[in-house]
Amino acid sequence: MAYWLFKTEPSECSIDDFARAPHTPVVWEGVRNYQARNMLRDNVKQDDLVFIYHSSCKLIGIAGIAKVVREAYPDPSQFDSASPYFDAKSNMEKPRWVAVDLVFVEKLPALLALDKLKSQAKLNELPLVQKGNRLSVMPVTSAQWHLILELS
DNA sequence: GCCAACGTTGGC
DNA sequence: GCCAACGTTGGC
Repeated sequence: MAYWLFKTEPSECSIDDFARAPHTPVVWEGVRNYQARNMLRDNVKQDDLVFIYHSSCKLIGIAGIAKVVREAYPDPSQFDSASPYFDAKSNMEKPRWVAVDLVFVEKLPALLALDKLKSQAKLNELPLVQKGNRLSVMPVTSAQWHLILELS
């Protein structure tokens, strides 16, 4: 089993949206970066655990945990011309983008702020805190995962 | 395959 | 809203 960190803008999909319907899978769609897509497609597996990270908002940081309940399948939003994630260059025969489904696991007692993550020398290798990193899906090592849980 | 121009991300 | 750092596009 592996650990991940997925970024989301809470105005789009926040940990509270997960918590409100704790048994309903959330379709994690709209990933439009090839490196992130490759990880979603090839490495994100059933039952993997995921930190839900809030970005581009007032309180930036890790907000909670979700679990993978469905592995990669064609992202429906790429075929929906009404969606902001629509991709005219994709097609049903050869879908370009994938989605996974997640369910709520828990909300952290308090949001673990980006500042605090950056202040931890042991998290230097976490892509999130590295300069210029823009991955919206990134791997978290077991050691990093457990350290972050302790911090929370 | 290079690279300039443009678009996006995301913290501040 | 700014802008640094990347990623993508498309002409050559």
